[in-house]
Amino acid sequence: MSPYPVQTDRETIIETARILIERDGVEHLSLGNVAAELGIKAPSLYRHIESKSALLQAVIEHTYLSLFRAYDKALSNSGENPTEQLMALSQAQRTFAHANPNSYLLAYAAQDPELRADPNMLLERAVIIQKIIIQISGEENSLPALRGLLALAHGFIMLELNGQFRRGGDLSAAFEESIRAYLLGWESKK
Amino acid sequence: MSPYPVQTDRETIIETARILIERDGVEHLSLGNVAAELGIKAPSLYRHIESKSALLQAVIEHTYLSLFRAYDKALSNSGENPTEQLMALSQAQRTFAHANPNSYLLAYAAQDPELRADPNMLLERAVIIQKIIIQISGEENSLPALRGLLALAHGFIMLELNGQFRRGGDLSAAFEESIRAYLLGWESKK
DNA sequence: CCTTAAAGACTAATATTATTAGCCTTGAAA
DNA sequence: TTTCAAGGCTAATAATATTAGTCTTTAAGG
Repeated sequence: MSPYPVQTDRETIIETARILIERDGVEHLSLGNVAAELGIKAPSLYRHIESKSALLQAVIEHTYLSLFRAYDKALSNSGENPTEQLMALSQAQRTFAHANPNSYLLAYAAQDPELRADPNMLLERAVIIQKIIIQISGEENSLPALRGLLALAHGFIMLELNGQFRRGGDLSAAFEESIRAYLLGWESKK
Repeated sequence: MSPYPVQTDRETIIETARILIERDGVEHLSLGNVAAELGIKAPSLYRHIESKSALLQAVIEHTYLSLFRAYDKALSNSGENPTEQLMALSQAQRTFAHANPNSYLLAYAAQDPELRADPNMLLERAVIIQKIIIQISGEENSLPALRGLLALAHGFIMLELNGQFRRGGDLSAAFEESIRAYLLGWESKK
């Protein structure tokens, strides 16, 4: 299939970019960096990717897929109680973000609209979570309740990663208690 | 004070950058753009600013100060009930973010650590809000409760601005209801 | 009034980086 | 054995941040 002693391929490039982003931050990623890491020159990358922007998109997509895998795993280990299921999902997200902070930031906070993730990919997951939250908020409130839950978890993680919670204290506990309070609030409203 | 027919100054440059960022997004801001808008050449900017990064920092600081002004105003119009005060603050933040989305994203989602806002500036405000939330969560839970509230409001706004809530529905209502549920949750725990 | 010094503009030059153009080599397939 | 395309490479281009050095103007002091 491939003539020549092939030195790289699209998957390897994406993975290399991901590792460099995780190591140095996305603002230090250059195609030159990636190429050097692979032992080739920057222009050669264009045989495999369309642009730097496309490369970042691919890293973002990869990040979402990993996150979704973490979701699935968490959900399958979390019993029947909807609150515990949602806690498990939220904690999986936070754990993932801590393990891959720069990728997480890239995926969720990309300014450039061109870099935003595929909406359908996200929607699919949202629907799964919404089905769980129905049991807490009731059917008619499930969309706003879902949105608030995603907001709370994501916002907490973002503020945390951006170093805006630096007064100490147990952040894991704060995360958990806040989400429990939130879910309890919707439950009491029902 | 200033010799020569002065064509600009630091404040004007910052304000111009802010406007261009708001209009075109931070990823399209170049010093050439800013200079052109002011009728001068890019290198001349360096008589007034230290670097592009410093310029962005200044825009971020300006953004925070505006946001804080909005907070103060909201708070002074919001009566004595702590829940209503916190709703007013959260809504002021969201309104501000909608009016200045690109500045808000820059200020809160800057990847580059060099661009992060002065922690002390943020702390001061956090303390004000914490004093209100004490009345809801109790003293001992007030730090986690504060963090969750900030996370919920900020996360909601971020997801909204990044176009991740596109299934329709009344987002203003969802924002309000989610925060009320959250506060109610902490209150019931007490 | 004259001199001067410094602020603030400019042009020219440099470094980095994304991207394109065009060439060259190799090995898979005819 | 020939060929042809994939996938390297070098060279060139464009955008942009930044630095160096020049020139002009006017405020201020004599």
